[in-house]
Amino acid sequence: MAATGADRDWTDPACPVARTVDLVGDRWSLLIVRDAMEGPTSFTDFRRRLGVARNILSDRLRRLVDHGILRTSPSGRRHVYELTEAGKDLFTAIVALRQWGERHAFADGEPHSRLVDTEGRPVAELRPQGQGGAPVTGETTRVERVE
Amino acid sequence: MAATGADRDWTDPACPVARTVDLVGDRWSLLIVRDAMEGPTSFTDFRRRLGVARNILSDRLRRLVDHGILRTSPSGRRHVYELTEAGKDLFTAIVALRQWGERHAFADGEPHSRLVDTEGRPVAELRPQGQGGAPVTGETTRVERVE
DNA sequence: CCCAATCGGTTTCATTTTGAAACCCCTGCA
DNA sequence: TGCAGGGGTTTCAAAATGAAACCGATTGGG
Repeated sequence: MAATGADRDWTDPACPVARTVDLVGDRWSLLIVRDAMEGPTSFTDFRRRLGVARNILSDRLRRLVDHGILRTSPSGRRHVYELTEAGKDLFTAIVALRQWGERHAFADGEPHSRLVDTEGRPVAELRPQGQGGAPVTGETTRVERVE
Repeated sequence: MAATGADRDWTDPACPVARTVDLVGDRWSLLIVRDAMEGPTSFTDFRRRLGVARNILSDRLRRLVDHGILRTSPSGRRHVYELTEAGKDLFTAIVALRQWGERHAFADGEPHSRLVDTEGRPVAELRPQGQGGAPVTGETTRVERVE
């Protein structure tokens, strides 16, 4: 479910990139979602993995729940956060950020974690394509602005 | 060229997602890169399109240049910023964020800008795949941590 | 049953970041 | 020569962040 904009003040209301950045483009939200990809996660698990301050984590979890990206599991006494469908759908964006980081944010030979499938093989590199299947880049595309 | 880490204090040094977020995961950097995708852009063009404060824009442009994502064009009196290869390579990540926004950050029927190829056809949806070509999701992948 | 530990926070307060506005220098040009 | 941009920096107030203390509800052990 999308926020309607009545309660928000978007940086650039017509741009999907800007809206996404408004929703998850801070220091912690995407890392919270990244960790939640591994399964239901408790408050203290997030704390331990991320080292984020309690009040900030509390606030981010609340925001992510409000935006329909996380939900808190009703079952279980030690209640946990898990991704909604919208949250799981951030997988592609996180993979894209991961792949860029692998290519450009590490020195040659510097080790880093990898994303692999159930057989342990690395995930293929994402490649934007046109409807016909031909690769596209920033140079061969344009943003059609809406009036 | 990648930052080596000597001058930085990464949130999660081994995670490419976290490093990418450290580099461009603030309120403005990705939007600056998004705009730069359309071609060389001047300081005041960024200002006009983004409405960002001068000092913040100044700081972000410097950071992006330092990180090898933008360079300032040597030619031209009215000097401009343009993407390096590493900057252009953020295209995929921006497309992924855009597509998530299109799916989840707009109410039904609410208009938004679109990314189209040179023939005006929308770009196809990104879909992570294993090496064999089979689709993968957060549930069918795992992060192989590095020791 | 009572005590202590753990979980999941909130509150408080200092530090950092952000943003608006004023100011500044340089270049082109009328 | 003067003045209108462009491309910033400086200053200062406001907002976000983070560390630490605090707190109530569970839970597990003696």
